[in-house]
Amino acid sequence: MFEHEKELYEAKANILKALAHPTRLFMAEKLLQRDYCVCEFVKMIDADISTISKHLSILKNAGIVKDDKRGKQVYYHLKTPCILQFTECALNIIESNQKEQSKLISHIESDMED
Amino acid sequence: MFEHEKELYEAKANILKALAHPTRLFMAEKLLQRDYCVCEFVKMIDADISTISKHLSILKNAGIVKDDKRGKQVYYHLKTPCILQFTECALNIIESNQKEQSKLISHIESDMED
DNA sequence: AGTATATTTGGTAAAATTACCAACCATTGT
DNA sequence: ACAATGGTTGGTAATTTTACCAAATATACT
Repeated sequence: MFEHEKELYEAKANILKALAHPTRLFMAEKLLQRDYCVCEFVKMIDADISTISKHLSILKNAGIVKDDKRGKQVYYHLKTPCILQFTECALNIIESNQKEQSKLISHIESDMED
Repeated sequence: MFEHEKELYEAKANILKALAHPTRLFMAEKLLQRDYCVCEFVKMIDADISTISKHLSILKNAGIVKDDKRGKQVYYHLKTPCILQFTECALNIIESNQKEQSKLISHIESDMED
């Protein structure tokens, strides 16, 4: 792995890392619909305002969202909706994992019968 | 955010988390081409075998790859190539971030002139 | 100016991630 | 049976992430 290659993988991994948190993923997906301000997210998510604000700044630093001050409020906007296209494939993986899980459990159960 | 919703976001975030590391991303992308064994990755990546093995097991636990023992070697196979489709969008984000960066720098430079 | 509302920032403790080494297990070849 | 090769697992230290509280900032309203 060459140096410039490594840097690119780091950059790509950083974008994934920014999205790889339930709260941040939730907010990013919400932003597919429309812009939201911090105070709206506060109503939806059970966490401290400061926590939510920091999560948003992580998304912002990754270049996924941008902020936009409107009066007292700060609205967040999804710059690149395409980054959430992974969802469909992720659901396939989750489903497949659940099937594997239940297969495993039934194997264990049949082993118990002996 | 409801409980079952929360679980789904956690599951999706876990898949992203598994991919959100330069080494794991590199390996996953390599596996788009063909199956690779651990010893092949060891030659490509500057890290301990045990580190590489653990990274692969993280991808495996997330359900992204599966392993397949062939003689002394363990080959890894990409189960769901679609999960790497985010790359194209990620490159757009990276490019856009770089542009913002250079814009910022030129602003700072012109401020220095005053 | 002073208050209320909206948000960010700094500090800090707890938890998770990462990487390496050493030890272990599995398979092949002698 | 023994050595060699390929890989995983356990332990541990360093780093990063996360969440909260408290304090600071910014805007609108009185």
